[in-house]
Amino acid sequence: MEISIPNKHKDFFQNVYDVVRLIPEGRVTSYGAIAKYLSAPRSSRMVGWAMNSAHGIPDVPAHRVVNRNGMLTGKMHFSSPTEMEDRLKMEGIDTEKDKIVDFKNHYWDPSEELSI
DNA sequence: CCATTGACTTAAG
DNA sequence: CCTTAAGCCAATG
Repeated sequence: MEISIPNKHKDFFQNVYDVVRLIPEGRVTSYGAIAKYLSAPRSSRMVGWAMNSAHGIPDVPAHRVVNRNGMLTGKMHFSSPTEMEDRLKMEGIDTEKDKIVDFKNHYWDPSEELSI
């Protein structure tokens, strides 16, 4: 009989979700960092695509994922246009014009913190 | 199969 | 600091 072949991209998506769940409170990371941690440094867009499918996935702090510039590019995809910055504010992260203040100080790199 | 799009990134002006 | 252009990979039409 045939064995159910799991979709590769599904694993990738789950892997992204897993990494996002590991982001500590009050910390943020970038799509590229996650992609790099997944051995796909050129697939930063795929991370964003995975997050787009993350709707309905519990325990996935998507608000802690921003672009390389510390800009809240994904804020528009939240339930409310201010939900992302509001959540970050709640965790002690300030934002200025959709950009995280002192971004590098809050930056969290999975490849570094998780020791690969 | 080809064209377009996207929660990205880097480089150049 | 902001805008454009190009590169990049997968999903979608």
